[in-house]
Amino acid sequence: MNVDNMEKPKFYITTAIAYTSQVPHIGNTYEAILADCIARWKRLAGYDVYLLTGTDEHGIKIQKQAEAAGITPQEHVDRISGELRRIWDRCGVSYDGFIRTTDPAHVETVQKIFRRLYDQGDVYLSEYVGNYCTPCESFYTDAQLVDGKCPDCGRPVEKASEKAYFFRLSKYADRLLALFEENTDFVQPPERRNEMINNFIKPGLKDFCISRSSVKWGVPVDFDPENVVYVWVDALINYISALGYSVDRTGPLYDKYWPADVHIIGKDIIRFHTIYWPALLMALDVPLPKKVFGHGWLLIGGEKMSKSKHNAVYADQLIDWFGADAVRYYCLSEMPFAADGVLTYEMLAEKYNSDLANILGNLVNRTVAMTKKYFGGTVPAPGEYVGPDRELIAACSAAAADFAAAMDSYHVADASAAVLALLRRANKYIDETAPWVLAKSEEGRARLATVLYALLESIRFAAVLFTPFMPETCGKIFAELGTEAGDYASLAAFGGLVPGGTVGEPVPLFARLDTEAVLKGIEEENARALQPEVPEFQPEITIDDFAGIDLRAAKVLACEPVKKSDKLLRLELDVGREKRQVVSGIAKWYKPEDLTGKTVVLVANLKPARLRGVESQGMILAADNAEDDVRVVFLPDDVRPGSRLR
RNA sequence: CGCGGGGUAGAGCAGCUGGUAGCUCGUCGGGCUCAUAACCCGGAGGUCGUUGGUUCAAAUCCUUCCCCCGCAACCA
Repeated sequence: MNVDNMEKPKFYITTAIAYTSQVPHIGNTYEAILADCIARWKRLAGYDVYLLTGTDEHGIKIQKQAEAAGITPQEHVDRISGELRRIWDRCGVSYDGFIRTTDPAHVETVQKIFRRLYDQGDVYLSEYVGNYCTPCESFYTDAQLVDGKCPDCGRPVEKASEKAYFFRLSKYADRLLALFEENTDFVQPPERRNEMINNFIKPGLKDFCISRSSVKWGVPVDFDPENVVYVWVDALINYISALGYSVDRTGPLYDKYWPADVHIIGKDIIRFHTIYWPALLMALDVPLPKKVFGHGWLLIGGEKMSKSKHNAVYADQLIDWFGADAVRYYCLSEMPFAADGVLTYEMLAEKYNSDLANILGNLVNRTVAMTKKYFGGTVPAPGEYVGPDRELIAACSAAAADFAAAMDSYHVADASAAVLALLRRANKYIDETAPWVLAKSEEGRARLATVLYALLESIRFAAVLFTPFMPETCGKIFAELGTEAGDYASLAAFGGLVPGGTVGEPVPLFARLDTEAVLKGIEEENARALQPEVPEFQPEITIDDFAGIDLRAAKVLACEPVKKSDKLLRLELDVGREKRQVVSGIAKWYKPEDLTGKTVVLVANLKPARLRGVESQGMILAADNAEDDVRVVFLPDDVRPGSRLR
C-alpha cells in the first residue's frame, strides 16, 4: 500500500448477493452494472473503493433443484456462481471482492454470530407455525394466501410447524425508528422511508424466525445442528464476513472499509436491509451502513421479467448483439431514479444508434478524421478562445459539475444525460465553426487549430466522465486522442490534453445497426431457443403392443373447468357405446367453448384416475408443441364417435 | 377508507417549493458536407387520467372518482 492510497477517502459499496437458483437475467445483472458504475465513478473521483458482490447459495430451492438435476447442491451452486461471475466479468463489473455464502470463512462467521446472539439473549428458541410453499421456500400467514394458495406461485401450500430460533427484533424497534428519523436519507429513494416507517416500524416489529429444521442445505447452527440458519441472516452477514469480520476478530479490510457507504439492492428487499440488517448489527454492536439504495426493476416491455412468462432476457444475448458497453449504457441511462425502467430490444437498438453511434461515435470519428486531414494527426495548439469556443468550454465544465452532482446522489441516468448534452453541444459547435471552411484559407488555419483542439479536449472531458459507464469504449477514445485515461481531477481546467500529441486511427466506436435486421435476428433467435429439442424415439414395439392401446374418436358433449384448479378441464365425451368423463390438464391453453362439439382422440382403455377428486376415465391426445404450449388433437367433425383409430 | 408510487405529444421521460408546458426518439421541411445515409436548424403534434375547489394565476396546492404498479411481516 503506498502513501497515496493511505490518504484516499474510502468507499465501500455492495450489491445484493444473487440467489443461485438460476442463471441471472438482465434484471439481476443491472444491479451489478449499477453498482459497478458508481464504484468506477468513486475511483475516478479519487476514492479508495471496494466493490463487493457475490452469490447467495443456500436454501431448499437449491437443494431441490440439485436433486432434480441429479447433482449435489454444491455442484449446482458452483455452476451458477461460476456462470454469474462469467457474466459479471463480461459486463465489465469491476468487483474487488466476490463472496459466496458457501465459503468456509463465511459459514464459520455465520455460526459464530448466531451463537453470540443466542448467548446474549437476542436469539431464542420457539415454535414456528405457518403455511409452507415448498417451491417458493416460503412460509405464509393465513392472510397472505390467495385462495388458500401460495400468493407467489399459486401452488398449494401445506401447514407446517417447526422448532425454530427467533431474533428479538422487537427489542430494537425504538432504535430503528430513531435511525429513520435522525438519518433521513438512510433509505434512498426517499419515498421508501415512509413506507418502512408506516408499514413496519410503527405497527410494531415482531421477532422473526432465523432458522429452519426442514432445510438441509444451509449453515448448520453449531450448537443445534438439526437447524440451519435461515436465509436472511446467512445472506445479510456477507457484507461484513466478506471483509473478515468474525465476532471475535475483524481484519484489515473490515477495519478499513466498514461501515458500508452504500448497499445497492432491489426495491423488493429494502425492508431486510433497512430494518432487519441494522437490527442485527445493533445486536452485534457493529456500526450501521450509511445508506441503502433500492433501485427499481428493469421491466421487459413493461412487464416484470419471469421464466414462466418466457420474457426473461439475458445479458449474454444483448451483449452478443449490441456489445457490453452499449448494454451497460442502456441500463444506466434508461433506468430512472426511484422508478422502474423499461427494456425492449427496439429501444435498445434505437438508443444505440442515436446516442452511441450518431452522437458519440460519429463526433469522435469526424473530429479525429479532421485532425488527421488538416494537421496530419498532430493535436494542434489552441490560440485565443472566442465566443463559440467559450460556450463549448462552459459546456464542458457544466457537464463535469452536473455529472458529479448527479452521480453522488445516485441519479445515474441524469449523469449520463449531462455527458450527452456536452456531446450534442460539441456536434453543434462543429456546425457553428465549420472547420472545412477554415481549412480552405491560410488565415483560417490558426482558427482551425483552436477549433480542433477545443473539440478534442471536449471529447476528452466526455470520455473521462463516461468511463464509469463505458470503460472499454472510453479506453478506445483515449487511444484515438493519443492520451492516457484521465481522472476527474483532470477536468478541473479546460486544456488537459497536451498539444503536439498524435491521434490514433479513427475507427467507428459503434457501427450503426440496421434496427429492422437486428430485431428480426433476435426474434428468430428467441423463437429457436423456445423450441424444445425433439425428444428421442421410444423403444421399438410390436404391432400387437400397439393394438393394446384402444384409441377412439370421441365427441365433446360438454366441457367445464374443474373447481379449485386452474389447470384442469372436465370433458363429457360421447364414445359411441357409452359416455365418458375425462379430466385433462389443458385449461391453460383451451377454454371450454374451444372444445365443446369438437371430436378428439380418447385413450379408451386407460386405467381411470382421480384428479382433484374428479374421476378421469381415459385421456385425450395432445401434442407437446413446445415447452408450455400444448395442442389438442382434433379429428374431422364427421368422424363417427366410437370409431377406432389405428 | 391498509401503505407507497404512478397516470404529461405516436413512444419513453422531465417539470410538480404555482405564472397557460420541456427533453429524447419518431415524423415533416430546410441547411451543411468534416463524419458512421451522420451532424445542425426549424415545423407539426398535448383540453398535463377524471370531478369540484383555493388563487389574479395550477400539470404544479386541496377534493371526487377511474385506471396501472409495488409492498402488505418472517418473503432473491
